Amino acid sequence: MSTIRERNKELILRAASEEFADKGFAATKTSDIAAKAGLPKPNVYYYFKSKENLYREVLESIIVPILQASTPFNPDGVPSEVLSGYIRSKIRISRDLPFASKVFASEIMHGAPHLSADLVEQLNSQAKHNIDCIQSWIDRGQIAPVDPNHLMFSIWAATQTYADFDWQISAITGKDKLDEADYEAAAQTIIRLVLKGCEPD
Amino acid sequence: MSTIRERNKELILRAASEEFADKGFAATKTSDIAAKAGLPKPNVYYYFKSKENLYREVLESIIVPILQASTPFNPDGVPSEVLSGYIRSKIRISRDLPFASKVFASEIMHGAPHLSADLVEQLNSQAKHNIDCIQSWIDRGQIAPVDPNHLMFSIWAATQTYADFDWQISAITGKDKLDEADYEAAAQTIIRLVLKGCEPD
DNA sequence: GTCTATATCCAGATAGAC
DNA sequence: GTCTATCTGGATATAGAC
Repeated sequence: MSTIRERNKELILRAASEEFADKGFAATKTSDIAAKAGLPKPNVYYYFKSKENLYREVLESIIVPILQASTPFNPDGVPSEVLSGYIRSKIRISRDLPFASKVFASEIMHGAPHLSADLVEQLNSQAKHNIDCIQSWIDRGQIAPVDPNHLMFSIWAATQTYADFDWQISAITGKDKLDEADYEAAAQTIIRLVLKGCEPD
Repeated sequence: MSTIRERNKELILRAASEEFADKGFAATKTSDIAAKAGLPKPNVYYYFKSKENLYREVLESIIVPILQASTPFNPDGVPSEVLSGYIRSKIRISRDLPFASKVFASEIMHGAPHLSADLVEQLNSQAKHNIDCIQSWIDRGQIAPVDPNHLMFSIWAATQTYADFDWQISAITGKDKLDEADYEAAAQTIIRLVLKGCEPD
């Protein structure tokens, strides 16, 4: 079990996520990935066979965290706790895995051309499950009758944006990089919007 | 004033926005744009000089609508009216100009490599202006002390998502295409979240 | 103004020496 | 396992006939 192998694969994966996040699949050059990893280009092919394969590894690395973030959703959970937990998880993903997160968003935006139909199906059914859960809270009068689909889309978009538009957000807030307190403030703001929006009139 | 020229440019621009929105700049082939426009490829170069030029025309076509959507922001305006107006304008842009809107989001996401520094500056200062406006409402006690930056990002993300993730939203809601009523429901849901979130506790 | 045929370039991928 | 040198395909862009 060569430790060099693991180390190099890791170097390449890290460099690849940054490059793919920055430029997108088509505009990324494997030579740039190799350069950023500090390795010659053929090594990239030696370890990952093709650019496409490498991209898929980056892309799929984010799926498990994304699916796990939805685990709190459960009709018998307390709505305010489930929703805040979900928002915090999604913000944490944007903060801790910004590159893969961005690659994921870009992939979905362009019709998921590199994602297996199976994974797309899992993501969609997870989303539907969450929406059904919100609907059941509405049916039982636990939250106001907001549109559960649009509520879910807003939460998804608001949390995802901290990965996708990070440099833009930094430019507007005048910070070089968002720090812990910024992510906390973001989470609190989104939680406030969602929870107050779900309160009865 | 050849009317053929105008017609062909229009055909190419329309085809280009769809292709660029669908695949992104790098992955789009000018031959596909030409095919979709029903014209031979050299015509694309004849009218637009380069793929990059054509892309910039599509991209810049969305800037004016985006900037205009912010015009209601004004410290002396009524917060609830300004915010709802802005949300409705942004949703309308996502609905009426879905392709250019998506091209714009993808461009910003990847660091605006094709957008002039001047336009980037205009967009940023517009955003800062909006945020300052929200802050002045807070200072005067007209709305609750939410974080104006994060409020603005949430609104931007939630409205933009209807252009960026349209097919995904359709897949989850089970509709082939979002109709007028869906956009109206989206606007109302986002307006509810924002206005209730801005109410004092 | 239009379009066929072609030049040019560049990035993905690999052969083969070490 | 590693990397230099090279092949090859395909996409942008254009020359030049009509």
